[in-house]
Amino acid sequence: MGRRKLEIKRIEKKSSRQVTFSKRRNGLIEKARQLSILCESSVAVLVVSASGKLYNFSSGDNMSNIIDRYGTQHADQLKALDLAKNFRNYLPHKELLELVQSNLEEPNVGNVSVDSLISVEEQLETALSVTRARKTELMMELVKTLQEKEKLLIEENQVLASQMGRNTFLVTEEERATPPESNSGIIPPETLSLLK
Amino acid sequence: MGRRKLEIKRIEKKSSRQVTFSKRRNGLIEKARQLSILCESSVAVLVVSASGKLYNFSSGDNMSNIIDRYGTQHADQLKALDLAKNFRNYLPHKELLELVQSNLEEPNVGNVSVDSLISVEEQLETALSVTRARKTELMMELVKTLQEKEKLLIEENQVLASQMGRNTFLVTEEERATPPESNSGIIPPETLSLLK
DNA sequence: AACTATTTATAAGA
DNA sequence: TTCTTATAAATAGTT
Repeated sequence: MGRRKLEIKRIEKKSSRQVTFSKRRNGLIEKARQLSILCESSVAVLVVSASGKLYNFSSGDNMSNIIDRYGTQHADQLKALDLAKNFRNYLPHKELLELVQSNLEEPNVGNVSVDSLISVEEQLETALSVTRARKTELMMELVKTLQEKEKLLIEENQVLASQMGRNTFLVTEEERATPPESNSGIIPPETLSLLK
Repeated sequence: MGRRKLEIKRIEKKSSRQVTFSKRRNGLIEKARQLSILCESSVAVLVVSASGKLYNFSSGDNMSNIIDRYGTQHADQLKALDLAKNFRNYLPHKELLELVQSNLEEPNVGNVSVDSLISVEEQLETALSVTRARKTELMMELVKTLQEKEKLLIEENQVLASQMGRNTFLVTEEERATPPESNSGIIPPETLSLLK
């Protein structure tokens, strides 16, 4: 659709290629927008130019959710992205609770009920996953803070002791020899690595 | 481009909407393919119909790479990915993996497969639950140990300081006033209760 | 699924 | 780049 019929193969002339890229990219995104609105669907378009620049568009739903939908059908390929979704735009907990409530109150019939329950299940699993991640994050922060505090106290202790010119300690030399960032022997090394 | 000009708004008639969805979806994907070839770029299109069915297309590069490219430009979402990795590293027990493997390798038919998958699901959930509990237990133990150590060090410091007959500290009085079993202000009370 | 009257997109030119 | 315009291509409504 232009002055001449254009063969679908790489446009050799660089300037033409760039102009066409810009025009057709806009055209593609406009078509995506229209499809989304006309047919109440969600559409995502990602374009990476030859120079590596990314152009993206989404309509009907946000990009993350649309990519997630892809991810759930290609779990093995996209586990990382799939998990990352947990931190994106899902329902706030309050809305989630209301959703569960409404589903428990009106046990619908047939597929409608099953479909909505599948959706609720997915939302709940996401919320659970987010909560778990946050929990671990907070615990790790707490551990780190305590370890730093310990290190500071040990330094203070050593200064005080040296100022007194003697070696009387409540904490034994053996304990002191353990660097504060060590794991106190409670957690096996292979497990500790998982926590980090 | 049709018999009449079409306003870009939801098509009310269901049959028309479905036909248009199919036509325009194909059109969009064809445009994506052309753009990719003409301008040597990578293009991904994801379409989710109102009924939730996913249609996807990619050209120039595979879908995962294109989505990755999107991810790299949204750092806040990728940060979460790092955290998510912590959880992926929990290897289920060897036997469990073998069990899953055998179930994936022989896609049985009918209820037999469903029944065995239900069994596998239950076993996996149990293993997951045990692993999570153990992780939290270990982290809580580590925190407790660190807090006790801190308490001991503070006491030692106080003894040393009083023996020296003066009040020179590296840790401020304010910090010292915080009881070692407190939660350092990092975790809000309502969240802390969830961790226990 | 085809058809086809129209609209829309766009290639080349300015 | 942006606009113009001749033409190709897509597609809405029909069969």
